[in-house]
Amino acid sequence: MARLPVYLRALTALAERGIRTCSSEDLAAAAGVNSAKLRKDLSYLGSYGTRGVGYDVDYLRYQIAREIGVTHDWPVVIVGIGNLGHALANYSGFRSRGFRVVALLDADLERTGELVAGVPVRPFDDLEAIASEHSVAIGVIATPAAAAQDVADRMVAAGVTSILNFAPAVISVPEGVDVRKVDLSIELQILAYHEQRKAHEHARDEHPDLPEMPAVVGGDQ
Amino acid sequence: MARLPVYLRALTALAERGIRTCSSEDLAAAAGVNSAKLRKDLSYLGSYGTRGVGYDVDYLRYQIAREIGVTHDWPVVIVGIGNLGHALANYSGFRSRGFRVVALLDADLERTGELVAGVPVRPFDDLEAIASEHSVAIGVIATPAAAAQDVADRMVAAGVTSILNFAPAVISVPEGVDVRKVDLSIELQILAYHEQRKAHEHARDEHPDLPEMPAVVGGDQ
DNA sequence: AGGAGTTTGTGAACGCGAGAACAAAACGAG
DNA sequence: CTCGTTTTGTTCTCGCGTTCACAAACTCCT
Ligand SMILES: NC(=O)c1ccc[n+]([C@@H]2O[C@H](COP(=O)([O-])OP(=O)(O)OC[C@H]3O[C@@H](n4cnc5c(N)ncnc54)[C@H](O)[C@@H]3O)[C@@H](O)[C@H]2O)c1
Ligand SMILES: NC(=O)c1ccc[n+]([C@@H]2O[C@H](COP(=O)([O-])OP(=O)(O)OC[C@H]3O[C@@H](n4cnc5c(N)ncnc54)[C@H](O)[C@@H]3O)[C@@H](O)[C@H]2O)c1
Repeated sequence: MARLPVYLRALTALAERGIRTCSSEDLAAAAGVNSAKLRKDLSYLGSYGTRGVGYDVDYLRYQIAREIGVTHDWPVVIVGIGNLGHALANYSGFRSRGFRVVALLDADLERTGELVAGVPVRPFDDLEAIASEHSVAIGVIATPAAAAQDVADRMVAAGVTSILNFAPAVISVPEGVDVRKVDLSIELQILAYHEQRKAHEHARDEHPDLPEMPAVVGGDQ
Repeated sequence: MARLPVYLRALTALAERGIRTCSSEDLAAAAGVNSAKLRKDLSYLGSYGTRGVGYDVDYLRYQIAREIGVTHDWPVVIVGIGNLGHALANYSGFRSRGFRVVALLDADLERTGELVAGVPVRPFDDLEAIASEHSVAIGVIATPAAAAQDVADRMVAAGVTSILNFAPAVISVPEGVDVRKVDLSIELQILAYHEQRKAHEHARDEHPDLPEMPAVVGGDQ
């Protein structure tokens, strides 16, 4: 389930506030979901709650971490150390949430040797050696879109079976390899869409006799 | 629909390859979705296709852009010019997809005046003046989690009605304000989850008599 | 010990989106 | 003009995820 990490973060926040036990209502509020949904999600992992009492925060935290698989660190490689790659390499949140950046790779040899957050940038061709040495299963693509498919192919060939792709390109991979795509432009465009609909709503509130969909400008051609 | 930006990007890619017209099958393949779903999504916008022929790429591109609301540029402010804020400010993809960064804000006055991608960093307290001057409706939060709620409150007070939040914190906003959250750690954790399940699958393939869920270590307490 | 009050775990209804299948429409050939 | 081909727009069904509602179970107080 994609919601488990959200629960884990909410539990960590509760633990940091010294809270030792919590009800499904509390946790659901902290995670921003319905309490019935949360209970059903948790019951899928097993019966870790106590009726009439609630959940033990630390115990549940460990169980969810175990289910997700972040009780030990996962080695990660980042490919493409440009603007975004630098930010990712400097991000401390990965380390504290179960991930360890074992290598930074870039095709631009001028970047080789540069230290980012204490990790040296290495040539992209070192990928295979690094991946097999550290048993890397997770790779991050932060290269331009044009290079994304090539990088993904090389990663898969080197034994990577999970890819986080920041490039705005659809990449295809063999069966058994997971890809997740993060596309910041699309997030903004979705906001713009809702923003525009708010503006329309507003216009119609003030001029209720306007049609909902105005005539298309720039018609057929 | 959250898929419209994906279609728009696929159409742009087709247009750049000189393709003037395409069928729903073609476009669906480029966008990585089912063709029936794509046709249903497009029919929700109106009847912009021609039976027996397909869709005119440029015409459909304009219609989708109009529906999303990116036929004109949206002004955007970015708050928190640290690692991530720098990367976002330098990202050219925003500009080319309908967004214009009108201001970079940071509470750290030592950053004031620094130029990032030609835009100067300004004090966070300039938010209200900038927002009203440029009619900013969209704000990006790239501050630490502890500051996210405060920044969001100030943004809302300044008239921002859509927020893209990169901080790992649940922020609450009044009715009518949209928030989208991008959480990179959660993306990685979801990959780790699948990765772990692959490892389990594999272990069970080799030792089919192991139970599916091993006994819980660290039992009750 | 027993009852009152809480809170979990789950069975059942509901709603919604996805996909298959088909009818309507446009185009071209003869 | 008519028929066959292609492709859209739409209807229908199926399955899944969400949510409600309630019984089981645990604690605490008397
Ligand atoms: N910067 C952002 O905030 C941002 C936001 C959203 C999406 N993106 C996407 O992330 C990707 C990277 O963005 P960026 O701003 O860091 O770009 P960038 O140009 O600053 O960095 C790209 C890096 O990738 C390296 N590279 C190029 N081809 C390579 C290859 N074949 N193998 C290995 N490395 C290679 C380049 O040498 C460069 O260092 C782009 O696809 C961009 O669209 C960036
Ligand atoms: N760096 C990454 O790749 C990355 C990845 C995922 C998530 N994030 C999240 O994005 C956020 C920023 O990350 P970062 O690495 O850029 O951190 P950072 O510490 O480098 O930058 C944070 C910036 O915010 C400014 N700031 C702090 N409080 C502020 C306030 N009240 N108002 C305005 N500005 C304020 C600071 O001066 C600093 O410049 C964090 O919440 C982090 O968890 C970062």
